[in-house]
Amino acid sequence: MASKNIELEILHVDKNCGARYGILHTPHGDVEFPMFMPVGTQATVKGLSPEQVKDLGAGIILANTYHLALRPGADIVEKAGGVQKFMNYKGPMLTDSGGFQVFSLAELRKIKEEGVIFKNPLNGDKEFFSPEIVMDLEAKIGADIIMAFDECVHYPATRKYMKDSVDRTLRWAKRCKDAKVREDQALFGIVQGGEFPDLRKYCAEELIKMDFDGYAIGGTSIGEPREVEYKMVEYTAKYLPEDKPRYLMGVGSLDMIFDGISKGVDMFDCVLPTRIARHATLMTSHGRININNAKYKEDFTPIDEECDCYTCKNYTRAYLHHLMKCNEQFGKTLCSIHNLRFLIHTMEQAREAIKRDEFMEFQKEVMEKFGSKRGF
RNA sequence: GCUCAGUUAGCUCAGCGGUAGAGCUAUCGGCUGUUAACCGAUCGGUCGUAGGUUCGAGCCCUACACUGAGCG
Repeated sequence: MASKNIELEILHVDKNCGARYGILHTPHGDVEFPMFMPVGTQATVKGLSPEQVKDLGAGIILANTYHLALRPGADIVEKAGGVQKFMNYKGPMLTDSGGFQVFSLAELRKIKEEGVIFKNPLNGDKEFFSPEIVMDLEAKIGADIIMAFDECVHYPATRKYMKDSVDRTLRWAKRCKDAKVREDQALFGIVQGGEFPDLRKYCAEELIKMDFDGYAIGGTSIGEPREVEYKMVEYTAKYLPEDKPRYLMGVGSLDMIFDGISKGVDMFDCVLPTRIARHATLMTSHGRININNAKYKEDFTPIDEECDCYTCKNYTRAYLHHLMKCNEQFGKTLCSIHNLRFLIHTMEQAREAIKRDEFMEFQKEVMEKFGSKRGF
């Protein structure tokens, strides 16, 4: 069943690369792309109120089907009126299907043709996730965009394993498509295939035949070398239809986001900014810093002079150093606010650059200032 | 004053015959569709002092000094 309530409106494509700017219309509001989507796995972006997340300029945020199904249960979220109402987020949401947990909880699951049996890490119970079950769960949770149930494959994988997995993911994708019930939700298919160009192409083409509402690039940022990661995106992005949203899953490092944008990717999500923030690493326009380092003890300047976030406008590095050293929750909150705003603000600037056909110059400028050693 | 117990890394403590360990702290690093307020590395001690027994002593003995508890 195709979605009637999501629409991709492309307003401009950069003349010098594949970067595109536009508006994605969803049942819970319009959002501009390219966009970065903060992750709130358990129906909360850790440490932040929904209002704080909104104030950062966030559009779509994520929640996770697997984790919400285990606790509190999809029925509870449904009774609450859907995840947006449940967590009081006044904006569009997207749920990941649990496909990433097939990867991250590898030691607690068994993959079968029918679906995946997980051992519940909370109580040891066996939990079965099939495409049909996941579609039911995602319908109950009620996000605007729902992801197909896939297998995020470990890197490195043999060609044979990857081919078999891609075929299974494709069969699961078809089953998801057939089992989808709500018209007001958009269903995205996920391209797998690892580092194998022909498998990426094959997976993309087969998914496109099924006609999804959007397409995601999966299986990246799971420990592979950077060069491999760039290639995975390259091998996939070029086959995705221009009139549908393109989503690079799990990517939050600046260099990878920029690379994705230049290849026409519209959406990115990642736990990185919030996770490293809780662990004291901050993104700045001049590279990453660890606010726990002793050198910040008496540094009474903001994290980043160029940042317009609440944290930078009101607090010093010395204060954040103190809070993080004391393991105070407020420190984690302030650091999370900064990192998320850093990425979201960068995306705002990227959109402006695309409109001017200057995305490539913008990317070069930001990365040079950031430092060549890494993009997080 | 007497009787016990104790004195080992900055802190809290293991180790009770074969030349020292942990956790925390400190100093750093890593986290990418969140099992992550997590994980890892490094720094750090002539084991209260002085003698003695022993091939060999944080570990046993003696004295002293501190600390704590109890009794006078």
